[in-house]
Amino acid sequence: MKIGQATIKDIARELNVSSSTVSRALKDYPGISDETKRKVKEVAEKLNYRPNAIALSLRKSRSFTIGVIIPEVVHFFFSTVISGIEEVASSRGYNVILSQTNESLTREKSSIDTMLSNQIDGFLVSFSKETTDFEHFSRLLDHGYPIIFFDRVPNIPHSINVMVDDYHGAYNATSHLISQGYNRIVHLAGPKNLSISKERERGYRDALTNHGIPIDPTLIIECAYGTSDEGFKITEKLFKEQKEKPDGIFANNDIAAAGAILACKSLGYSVPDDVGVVGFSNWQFCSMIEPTLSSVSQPGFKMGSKATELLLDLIEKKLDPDTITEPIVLETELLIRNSSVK
Amino acid sequence: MKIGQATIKDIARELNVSSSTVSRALKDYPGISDETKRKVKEVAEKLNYRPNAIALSLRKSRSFTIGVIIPEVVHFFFSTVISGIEEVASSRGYNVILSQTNESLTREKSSIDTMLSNQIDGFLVSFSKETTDFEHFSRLLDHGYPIIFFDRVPNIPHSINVMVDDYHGAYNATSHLISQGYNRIVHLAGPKNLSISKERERGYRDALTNHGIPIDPTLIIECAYGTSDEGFKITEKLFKEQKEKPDGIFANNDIAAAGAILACKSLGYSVPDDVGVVGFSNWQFCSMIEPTLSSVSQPGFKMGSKATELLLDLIEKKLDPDTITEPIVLETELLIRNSSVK
DNA sequence: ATCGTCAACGCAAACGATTGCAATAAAAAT
DNA sequence: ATTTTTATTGCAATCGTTTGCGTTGACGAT
Repeated sequence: MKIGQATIKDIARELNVSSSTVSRALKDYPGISDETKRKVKEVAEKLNYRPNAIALSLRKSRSFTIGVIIPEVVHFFFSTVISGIEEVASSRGYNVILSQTNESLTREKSSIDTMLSNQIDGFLVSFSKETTDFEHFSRLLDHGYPIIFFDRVPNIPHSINVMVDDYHGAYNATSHLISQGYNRIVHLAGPKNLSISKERERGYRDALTNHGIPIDPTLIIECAYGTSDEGFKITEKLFKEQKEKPDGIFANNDIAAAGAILACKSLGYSVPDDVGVVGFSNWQFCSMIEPTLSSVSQPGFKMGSKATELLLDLIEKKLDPDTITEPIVLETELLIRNSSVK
Repeated sequence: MKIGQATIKDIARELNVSSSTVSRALKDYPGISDETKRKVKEVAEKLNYRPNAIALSLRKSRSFTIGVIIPEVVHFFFSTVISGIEEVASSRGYNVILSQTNESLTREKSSIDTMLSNQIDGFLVSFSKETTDFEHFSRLLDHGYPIIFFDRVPNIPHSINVMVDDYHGAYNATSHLISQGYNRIVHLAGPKNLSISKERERGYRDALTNHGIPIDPTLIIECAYGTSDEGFKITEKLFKEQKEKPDGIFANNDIAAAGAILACKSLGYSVPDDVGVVGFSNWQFCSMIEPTLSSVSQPGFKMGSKATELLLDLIEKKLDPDTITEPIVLETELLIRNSSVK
């Protein structure tokens, strides 16, 4: 049944020594004879001894495990972030325990609770779309509990935030459309309570303004779900209603952008000849669709690895949280493909 | 510093009772007066008491955590499976700890080791492309350690396997192409050491044979990496070399299929008029590319949830492993889109 | 007054590993 | 020969919780 994992006691019994001796021998403490060390290690090998991490955690109040709270796993950007997290964590000897909230605040809170009782060493979180009150986080922060927020970050005291430069990403994307000669540009925006959505919209607005193009509020529409269908329907409706046809679309995300392209085609508009389109996130499919979709690439892997490095430094006290007052901002890159070049 | 998580002892001290009493009161054991129970619960609430899962694990030799070993996270199918796993696990009170092997056998083994020392209650594994020897798994199985394999499953004694019906998925896809009038059909195959690749190829072969079409080995080519680029290059090369042009492509995966479509277009062939294409996995982008890509949909979420249910039943002894001798096979569904309909 | 019964609770060991503080014996110094 | 030093090891507490068993005192019955 039980895989009979050998314990320190088994080794001790086999050699007629105490468990303290075994423990010390295994870690090459001074004050243990070489002879004993040799024998202990030999038996440990023979019994295929593996230290019981649970017992260690209890003793040290450290679990060497970090908790990741993420809205959804089936998502190109988030899964890429996870990949970065996993990479750094495992190379530094930490486990990753994962919980997806499915954008539900209730699950977010309960995940935090169970992780806390599992003595997680720290959190990496990107909160849900439902989360508007951050008390459940600030309570932890106030106690000095290590948390790093990434991508979707809150504006609360002491939080350490890792984010991408959504503003400039959006600004560049919009400017690019303008420079290509599009000037009646739609913005398919994201959920209003996420700061990333706001930043992207701000980038869009500033780009227009700085290029002398007036902002038309009827061209800014919220795509709350960010699905292809939603993008399709909103675009279709918009193009039918507007007297003066738009000729550009800057979407908050690639999926909505893809939906928008389909809508344009179905309405008989050519992309990029009649309408230029740029998305956000650079999903894998961007280079596979027709026309290939220009997009703002977010450094997902980098974000995951950077956030994890910060968290582990925090946990291991190599980093004083108070020294970080500004968010860590990672650069985006505008990848120009066919959808936005006349 | 420490988030001062209250322990049972804190409650005990506050009420001048022993920790045993507190423990029992909290779990409504008989032999504790209602008065005491009330007070204990009150104080527990006040101190925001959360049982220490680590201590519990140590005591019970159970961690209520399952380990997931997966080749990569940034993958539509696998991330969908994870989603299913997470769903069931969390609803049944288990944590999920995740490790991606990046297709490396070494990492696969070391992940298993660290998870073992973390007293994981059981494993959910889809092994790496490098894994050809399964001794590190069978050793665990022999000890009765709960493991469920999914998607990429081994052929070893006592293993419980959850897989999709790759054979029929491939068979149907190929038959569909044939019925559409394509008859010189290429197969972009997967890595040869994975049984899923073999099954898909077998489905392809049988479909041809049963429809009276001879099998041409030069039309079966391994796409070991499954990238879009690889699919593009292999297809380009193939079409240039073959005297008698192929008119159909059944790809082992969608990404390669997408690459193949691009290659066809660049060579001046129309999809679906000149060449019909069907992929595998039904990635999100299938309905966003031009033409929309027909694909065999695998029930990823279902696979994750089913595998997890089995594992937890195994762990909780609601299920005797010996009663399961056949693999659990989940049905696929052929989604016909524009890439394969003339 | 004595005994048994029962409700209500505490003691202490256990899970596996670590670690400060002895303890022991042998070797060295006096 | 006696004391001091040094090398090597063991004891026991600790982390937080559970649980078998023992203890305590009140109460009714005799």
